[in-house]
Amino acid sequence: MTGQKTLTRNQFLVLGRLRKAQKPLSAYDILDQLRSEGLKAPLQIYRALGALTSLGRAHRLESLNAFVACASNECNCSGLSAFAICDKCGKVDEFTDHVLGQRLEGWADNNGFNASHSVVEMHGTCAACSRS
Amino acid sequence: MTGQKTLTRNQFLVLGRLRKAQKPLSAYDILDQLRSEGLKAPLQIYRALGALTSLGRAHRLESLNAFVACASNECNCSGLSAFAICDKCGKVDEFTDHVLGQRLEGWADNNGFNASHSVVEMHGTCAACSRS
DNA sequence: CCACGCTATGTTATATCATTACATTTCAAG
DNA sequence: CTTGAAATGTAATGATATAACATAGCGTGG
Repeated sequence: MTGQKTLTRNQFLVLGRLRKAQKPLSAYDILDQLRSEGLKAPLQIYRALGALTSLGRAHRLESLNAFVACASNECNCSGLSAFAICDKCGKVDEFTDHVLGQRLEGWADNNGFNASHSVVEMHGTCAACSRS
Repeated sequence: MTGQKTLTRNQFLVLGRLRKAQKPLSAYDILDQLRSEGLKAPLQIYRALGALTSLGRAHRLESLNAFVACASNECNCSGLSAFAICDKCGKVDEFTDHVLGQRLEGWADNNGFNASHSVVEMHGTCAACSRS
């Protein structure tokens, strides 16, 4: 259960920045942070992000065009990840709900749809921001 | 129950193209189709799309950066719309599942999250494409 | 060893998606 | 009328993402 694949240098740098950030980062945010490490081109970031998301170590937030580190550090996050995104402070909570996955699977089964990946992103205001 | 707000010319043209299309269209796809009607700038399309999505007459597919007409023609689609997107042929099925909405609401209630809008998009292969 | 193939990398250019800023028009309420 | 809110037009720019091609590192089997 320890299958932590070794990351390449670029993947390691990118994941490091995602972990450090308290908010989702765009590819260009990451690039700006990594110019000091010698990275120069968007594609270097996008390639690392592609690998990290394939490995389940990072997730893409489709409704933000941005990326976050997987909340479960050793994520082999099989199963569906859902996200609650605060539109005020940018905070993102990742969670899983088995029933959610079942409902999507259920629709797929009933309709002959062969699902490969799902996106579940809830927008709104987080508890802290709601209080203020 | 007939609250069909009158659309402006641009909104009418854009919605017409979305309805006619068998696939989701990007804003620029729509623009290309409407140059013959005198539309020239992306913003004209984005403004119409913004109004149509606010009215619930169209939906934005976040994972495609594209738009579809609402499946329910008189959509006041209260409640959550979910989408099954075929990555082979581009076909999109819109559906609703009350339980899906309940689960998201449930998480929000338990976590003090005040949800305003949710994105549920399933990717995969549709029944027709799976057979071939 | 070393040649081959695979993966990762680097670099430039370009494609695609979306908004800012400001001027103008439309049209219905006063 | 006229005036103010909503819609529209236009140009410029910003933000996100990929294509195409060249190079470098590395493990494996001949």
